[in-house]
Parts: sequence; structure tokens; C-alpha cells
Amino acid sequence: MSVNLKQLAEALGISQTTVSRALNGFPEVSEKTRRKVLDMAQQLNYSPSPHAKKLATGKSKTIGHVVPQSDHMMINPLFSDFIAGAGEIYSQAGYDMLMSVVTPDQEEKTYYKLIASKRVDGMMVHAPLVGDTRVALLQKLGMPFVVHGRSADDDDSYSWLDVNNRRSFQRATRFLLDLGHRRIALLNGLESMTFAQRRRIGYLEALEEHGVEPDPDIMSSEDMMEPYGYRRTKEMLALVRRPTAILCSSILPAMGALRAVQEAGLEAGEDISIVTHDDMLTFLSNSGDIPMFTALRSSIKAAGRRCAEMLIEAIENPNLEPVHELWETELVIGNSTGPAREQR
Amino acid sequence: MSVNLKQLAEALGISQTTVSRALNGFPEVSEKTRRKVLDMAQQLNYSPSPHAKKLATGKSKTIGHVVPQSDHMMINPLFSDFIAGAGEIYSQAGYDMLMSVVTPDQEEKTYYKLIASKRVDGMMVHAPLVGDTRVALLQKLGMPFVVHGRSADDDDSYSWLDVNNRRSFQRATRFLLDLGHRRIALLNGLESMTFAQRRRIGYLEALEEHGVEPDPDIMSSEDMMEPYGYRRTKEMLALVRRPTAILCSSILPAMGALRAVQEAGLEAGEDISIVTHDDMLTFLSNSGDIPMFTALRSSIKAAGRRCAEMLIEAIENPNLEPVHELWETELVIGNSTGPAREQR
DNA sequence: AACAAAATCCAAAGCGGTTTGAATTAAGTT
DNA sequence: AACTTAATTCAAACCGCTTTGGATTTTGTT
Repeated sequence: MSVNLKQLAEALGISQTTVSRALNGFPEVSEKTRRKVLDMAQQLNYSPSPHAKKLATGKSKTIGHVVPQSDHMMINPLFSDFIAGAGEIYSQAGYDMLMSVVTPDQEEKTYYKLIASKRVDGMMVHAPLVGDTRVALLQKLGMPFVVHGRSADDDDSYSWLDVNNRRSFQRATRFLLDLGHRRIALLNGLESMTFAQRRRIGYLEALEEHGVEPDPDIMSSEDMMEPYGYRRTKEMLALVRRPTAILCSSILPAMGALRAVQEAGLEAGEDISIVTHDDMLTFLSNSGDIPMFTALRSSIKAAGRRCAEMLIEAIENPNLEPVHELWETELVIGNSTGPAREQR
Repeated sequence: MSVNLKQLAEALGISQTTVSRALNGFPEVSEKTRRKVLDMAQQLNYSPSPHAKKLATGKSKTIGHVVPQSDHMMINPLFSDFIAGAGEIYSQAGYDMLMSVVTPDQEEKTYYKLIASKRVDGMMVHAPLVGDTRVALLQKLGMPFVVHGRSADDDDSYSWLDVNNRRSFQRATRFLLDLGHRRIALLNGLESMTFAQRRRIGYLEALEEHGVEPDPDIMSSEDMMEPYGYRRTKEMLALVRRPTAILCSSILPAMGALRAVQEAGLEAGEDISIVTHDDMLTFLSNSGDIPMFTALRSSIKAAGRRCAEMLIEAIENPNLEPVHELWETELVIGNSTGPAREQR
């Protein structure tokens, strides 16, 4: 059905060495021979054994993703979009994606093992935590990697791609302030994630610019799920001084918030405004002629694609400088915002 | 930092053969030597090279998932939960997960390649389509696989795990009929997927039992996304004879439906009932004291786990009979259903 | 003590590629 | 034609493990 190098070489009456070189585009083989080899390879349906190749070269043409089996990551619907983007690029570039789902306590060990056993040529790091140890580990082990997000503000010693979360939330908050809102709630993600921290900072900065005192009662930080948005919004609507606007960290809590608002007989964009960060999840699209939510948009799938490109680049050119990309979000006006209403 | 077999053997003053056998639990090595070998292996931090092992044994200890990069699969939020479940089991059993994101036209070729190159020991097949070719292909190639879902009703020649979709939707429909509903809408998933077909059949069977004529105007079949539920519900609410109940194929369109209902100033569970199939997505949990939706529940993550177990079982015992599991859903009563209201 | 059987252990040959160092051939000079 | 030099090609070693077939040692019998 298909042959190996040896058989191919025999069929051609040429040594394995030459055949191997011809196939791998080495310069020291004549074009004539190369043609012959390629033709015969095609004809005999030759395809090299990845295992043998990996053993011989020490490269695996594989990129590792280790996903902690906790309620914070896999839970994350962002995950599948990011993977879809990255996977697309991997396939095109001839890389395999190795995914390891592990309990958090196994995480570090898994990195070690994947790297020590040479099963991967590079690692993709998701959602860095505050004080994340993975970056240091990977640097120590000398493994190429790209971080989706950033650990610390000033660390440019590795490649990352991040959304300008601070600026993004600053803009959104300003936007609401400009509409006259003064009680602006923040439904943030878990602030153990660095991006959530940055978002809060941006939000606070904008409030301060406008001399608005932040109110802890209308700021929260939890896993970005629908019920969270619902519950917190319901609670806040019951406050004496309830917020006139809500800023959400993801479309899931935003949907929860909207549900609570509707259930209270209020109308989003009229009685209360909602702005959300929108990762453009394929299955929760905030589209339509006029989007349902006013949103800060940035495609997570596109981020996956770009991260994959960066990583492959880094693998194939080991001594490139680290690359950093800070993406700005798009502020898209939808139906969920309007001027602040008077409130007693 | 770490040694290979040869070095380990030298350190012990024993042949590689014996060391290898000791490590792999062969019987022809004395317990005394085995102990010595294991101790020294530990001490020298020996861990076998997976590449070399794969090359020598022909096994890869890897399970392949090929995900078509279309709007139907990756889109699918079910995906990440299923992966989380399966990945958990793989890790425990020492298997790697290889994920290939490909354009649909590359799909079949990808299966071929993964198998021909021995990169995988087994394949997981998701969401079979009507007239799916993957099963036949895998059978032809003699590769162990498990299907999450089923291709055809009577095909027991391979292992699958499926939810009893027909029965599930039959029950849900009966439940609504028993509450007095007669105009029951169906927001089905794409009927190119076999499970969606089965759901429709169950729905129709229940209607027929009660002598209710199905009405195509309130039956539809699309990708299971939020906007779909919203749009269709909005349309249907505008009908002269509008439905008094809606049966949804997933929690996403159900949320869309709920949004449309609330927006129309109606109350779910009072003015209109909603029942949905609930895959228990970790990020869209239909929980709480009383769940938001009355739902047919079946955990997709648990399915992932079980499928992984079945597949590993099949890989390690090649001549086992195919296994079939048909899971019943749990019918959980939530806030979204109630008796039918009179309608003019 | 002698011999067969059982228990251990080992050298070497794969698995299927890449790569080094040397040999052969072709092309270029004088 | 003789001699360099450059262009091709090759045999063999190597990557790190498994496994076959045989050799050696131990144990059990009579």
C-alpha cells in the first residue's frame, strides 16, 4: 500500500541518503535526480514515518496545549474558538496539535514531561494568571512558546498577543460616562486572570477622569458565566441607588444581565445600558443589522490564528526576538445602550 | 538531567534487554533485578523516549480527533465540554490527544494520513451526519473508533454512545401535551445531523399519539445558536395562531427564545412554555434552586468521558465486540413551563 | 553427581528515518 | 592530457526503544 525510504531507494537504484536529501530539498542533489525521486515517491505512495522522523531529528512538528481541568479554563467557551483558529494554522503549516487535559496539580509536571520527552516543539499558553509560573518554567526549559494574554505589564522577554484590555474598558467606561451615566456597574471576570485586572484598571481610570467615585457594591469579579450576570444584575436592580449602566466582561454574563433586566420589566438601551466585551464567539454572535449589545469586539478565533503563526515562526527561527501584539478592540454600538435616565 | 535505556543499563551493569523487560513488567525477569532496575531508573530519572517507543512498537498511545473547520462543528460549544471529558480520561490512561482542525474537503484525507502514518491508535468520531462516510472509512482501515452519536438506527457493527434523542423528545412533547399545549413549536438543530432527525421523529410521534397535526410553520431546523432561537421565536410570536410552547434542541436557541419572549412582554412558564434539551454545558448551566428552563438533561462532558473509556478499551482489547450505550435524558422541571393558556 | 527443565539474561537485529565523512563523477584549468 | 575543484552520490553510524533466538545459570530429579 505504501513504502518506506529503503524500498523507495531500492526501486530507484539509489542510496537512501540521496533519496532522503532529494526529498528534503538539500542542495547537493541534482535536479534530475530530485525529479526522478519525487516522481517515484509519488508513484509508490511514499510518505515518511513521522515516528522515525521524530526520533532521528528530535523535532516533533507538534504544538502542545495544556488545559487545566478546572472550572476556570475548560469552562471557558473562548477555548473552542481559540483552538479553532490556532488549529487551522497548525494544519496548514503541517503541525499537529497535542492537547493535554490535566488537573491543576498536574499542570507543571505535564509541561515538564511534554518537553523532556520531546513530544512538542512549542507550547501555547492560555490565560495567564496573576503570578503565573508557566512562563518562567518554559523559559527555563528553553521551549518556544507564545502566551495568549500577558503575565505582567513590563515583561517583554517572551512573545505574547493580548487585547488592550485596559484601554478597551477605559473607552467603554468613557463612552457610558459621556452618555451621562454615573452609576456604572462592572461585572468583571475572575481577577486572578491578568486580563480581568487590566479591565478593572481601565474602568477605574475612566471613572477617575470624570471624578466619579467607584462603588464596590456595583463591582464584582466572578467566572464569566450567564447565571453570574443574571444574579448580580438582579441584586443590583434591587439597590436603592441602582446602576444605570452595566459593563460586562463577556457576552455570557451580558446575556444574564439582559435576562435580569427584561425580567424586571425594563428595557436595555432605554432604562439601563449594557456594554460588553465581545469575543465574537461563533455560537453566540452579537450580530444582526444592529447588534444586540453595544460591545468591545475582538475575535478570539483571529487571536488563535495569530498566536499560532507567531509560535510556528518562533519554532522555526529559534533566535528571533520576542514578538508582542497588543490588539485594540472595536467599539461597536448596538441596541443595549442609550443616554442615562434620570433617577430619583 | 535524564538518561536513556542504554545509559541506564550500563549504570546497572545489565543488558538493555533485561532492563527493558524489567520496566515493562515481563515475567522472565526476577523480582530482585526488577527492583534494582526500577530503583535505578527512579534515581537516574529515566523516562523512555516516546518517539523511540512508537517507532519500535508501532503504537502511538495517541487518540485522534479530527474537527472539521466548518460552521457546524467548531461552532459547537458542545465541543469543549466533550473534549474536557474525554481528555480527562486520556490523561489518566496515559494517552495523548491529537487534534486536527481541517477544512471539510480535507477531512477524509486527514483520517487516511493519521492512520497510515500510525500517529493514532484510535479515532473519536463526533456528530455523525446523515450518510456519514467516516464510519465506513474507519472500518475499512481497521482502526478502532467510537462514535458519539449514531449514523443509522440499525448499525451495530461499531461502538457508539448516544442519547436516546427520539425518546427524549417524545417525552418532552408528551409532557407539554399533558399540560394542555397543542401548538408546540420545534426549534430543531440541523437535520443533516442524525440526532436532529431522531428528535423530530420523537416529537412527531408524540403529536400523533395525541392526534395533533404537525404544522411546518412552527417547525424549523438550523444551527443551534442563540440568534436562531431569538429570530424564530419572534417570528412565531407574530403568527395569528402562535405556539403556546416551544421545544428547543439546545440551550442556546432556548436562550434566544427566552429573550424574544421577554422582549415581547411575555413571561416564560406563564404565557408560553419553553422546554429545551440541555447538554449541561459548564458555562451555560441551567441550574439554581429551580432551573431557568425545564429541560431534558444529559451531560456532554460525561459522554466525553465514557466515549474515551470505550475507545481505550477497544484499543487495548482489539477483538472485543462493539459496545453500544443509549443514554436516557433526565426530564427536569424548571421555571419555563406551565399549563397552556387559552388563546383566541 | 549427572542431567533435564526452568529461570534468567544477553547480543544483535529490527523500527524508519537523518546525517557524517568519504568516495566517486563531472566540470573547469592550464 | 593531467590536475584541481566542484558537484553528486554513497556506506555506515545514529536516534532510543523492542524483541527474537540463543546462551548461561539455577533449580529440581533420580
